[in-house]
Amino acid sequence: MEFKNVTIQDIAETANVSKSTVSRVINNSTPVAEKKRKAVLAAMEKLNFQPNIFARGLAGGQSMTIGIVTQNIGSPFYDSVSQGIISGLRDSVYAPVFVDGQWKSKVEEEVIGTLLGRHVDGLIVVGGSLSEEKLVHLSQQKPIIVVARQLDALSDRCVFIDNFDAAYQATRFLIDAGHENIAHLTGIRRHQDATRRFKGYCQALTDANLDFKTELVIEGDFSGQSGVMGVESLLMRGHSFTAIFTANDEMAYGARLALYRKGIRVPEDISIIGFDDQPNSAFITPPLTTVRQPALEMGVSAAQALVGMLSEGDVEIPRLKADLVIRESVSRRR
Amino acid sequence: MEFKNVTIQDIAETANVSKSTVSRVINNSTPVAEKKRKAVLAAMEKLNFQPNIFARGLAGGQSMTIGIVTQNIGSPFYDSVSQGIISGLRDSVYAPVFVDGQWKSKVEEEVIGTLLGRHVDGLIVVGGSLSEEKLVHLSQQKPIIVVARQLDALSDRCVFIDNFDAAYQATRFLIDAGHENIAHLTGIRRHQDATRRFKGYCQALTDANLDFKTELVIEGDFSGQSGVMGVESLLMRGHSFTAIFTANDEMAYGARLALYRKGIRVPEDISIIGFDDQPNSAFITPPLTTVRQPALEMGVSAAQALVGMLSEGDVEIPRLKADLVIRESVSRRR
DNA sequence: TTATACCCTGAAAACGGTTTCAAAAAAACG
DNA sequence: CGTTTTTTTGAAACCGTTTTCAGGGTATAA
Repeated sequence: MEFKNVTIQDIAETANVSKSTVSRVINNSTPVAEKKRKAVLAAMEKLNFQPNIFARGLAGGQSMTIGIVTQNIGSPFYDSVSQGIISGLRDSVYAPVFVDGQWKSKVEEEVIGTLLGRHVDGLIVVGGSLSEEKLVHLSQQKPIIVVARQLDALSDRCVFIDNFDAAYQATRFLIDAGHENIAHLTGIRRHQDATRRFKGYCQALTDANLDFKTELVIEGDFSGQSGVMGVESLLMRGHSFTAIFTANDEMAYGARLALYRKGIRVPEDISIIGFDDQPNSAFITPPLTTVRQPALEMGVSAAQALVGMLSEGDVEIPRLKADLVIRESVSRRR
Repeated sequence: MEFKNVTIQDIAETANVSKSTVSRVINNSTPVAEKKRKAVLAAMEKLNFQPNIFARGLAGGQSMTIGIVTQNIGSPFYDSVSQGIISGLRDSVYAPVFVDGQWKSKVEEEVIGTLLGRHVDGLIVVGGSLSEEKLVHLSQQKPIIVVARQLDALSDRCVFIDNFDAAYQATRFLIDAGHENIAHLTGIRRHQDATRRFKGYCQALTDANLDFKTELVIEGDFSGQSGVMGVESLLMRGHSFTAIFTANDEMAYGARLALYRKGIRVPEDISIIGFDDQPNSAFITPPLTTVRQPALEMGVSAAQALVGMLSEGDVEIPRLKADLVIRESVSRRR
């Protein structure tokens, strides 16, 4: 925990070599005679040398820092991704600097500016609404990984799951259980995830030869409150339905609550399926059937991929997938 | 978003002064003739100057960086605190670097080391299990703020709520509602928060002349699962109780689920009160009565306090308090 | 008018590394 | 053994600031 000011010069002196040589063994940039190498290493060990990061940055241009752009939404999903990034970076030489884009492209641009001003070695952008074009431009000046977004032009830099397919599976699961009138509570429309999930829902309906009914889809905003309101307005309109697919788990909670208020049972009367599988979903009543997004893993992979780009230059982004976790909020309808 | 390499030297040339003068107007360290000052400012504006942070750090010793030690628990409470810190730092000149202590004092010590190695200007420690002694020692070499922990020796550097009192209020609320056999599901025992909440519970019982019954307190670990198991073991033992106070909301969810499984109604048969008021708590069924911890505000205050210490040197930590939020999981018992 | 302060200002020296360059040492070759 | 090539090495320059130090002006005092 202590930190003294041992410099490369001190090492050089105790090891009886020049500063240059010390630098060389530190960076492995040029071969050094084994004997001197050992001496330097020993000296570093003995004096507990820690290179000064500023000097390094100034001279070499490396900050050993990675910038993370998150969105302050405070949603469990994004929080988990951040946690994943932190832990994925834990035993690399890089430290993460976090800034917040607030889901506003202007703010996002600004905070990326401060990150760039800090000479971060790489960037991880989690979600956000920055235009694809700008992201591409950015990727040309800095190594970058984008999480929870799917960009055509940058597809090999994105860590994401197939939202369309995941929503398709979820809806399909409802259909297979015998449901024919399935409502959908969407997320914020300008959210890529939300529209992809919506499309997956539509496709599943179509493929099963079920009518798509406009009146059964309600636009929400990913919040629990919007789940409540969605169900209330569904009920008010009087259209019949036996199942609800919500764009995320929080909305599912809201939906469940609205139903509870009306004395409608879940899943006996109406089934619910969510999206995300946040930790609480296993503990609500009834435990929620939902689509699991591997949030933590996404963060970890993003971090590892970026570190890979930075060291070897090549990226290997594992293909992560969402999967259905079946609990008790969906009932079979005969 | 762009970032070009304009140096202080460029400014000096376009403004027809020396580097030193430029530095002086940037830092306001020494008076500069108004005319030159203007010229420098104009040049900086024109060339869009951004000081190189490494050079600054090397020469002046300031990194414009604040180190944040979190614990990877991934709990909504700690996540919110982090969010608060990020947003509290947003329009300061400081950027936050996050590291993870994993609730292990050894790891914590280590990551604080890397933070120190990065010459952070200040430190915010959120929770954690580092000994008070070490924290004190640390506070002597760097400005520090501790969040969600209460340290006697560092009381003016801590942002926390009174857990004892909050738990007392919660228990008291149950008592006032007519409950006499109140179970308590504790958090991890070595957690300061958990033991303080437990003591608050005991005191409320004592003050109301109710017997404290060992068999009604079960040790948990803040997880939903431990809430489930706590209630199961309570039920199995066959001791009667009509209310449960859990050390956090997640355990309350678990407790509620276990009750649901047995067909026991909440709040008609058994009342539940939680702790934290995480966002979901308003949407579970029934909406949870709980103690609200102002997590976000705690983060924001911590950030602002630290920035204050760094600039003016004085700290003003607002006294935050928890308050009961009454929803529907507690019923009156006659 | 000259001496004494005082205020501004520029030159130069840190800060602690990396990197270039050329010299020295070692190895390879004829 | 002399020459050429290759490998190691140290000196010095450089990265972009801040800060010290001393010199130059200007204003005040004698």
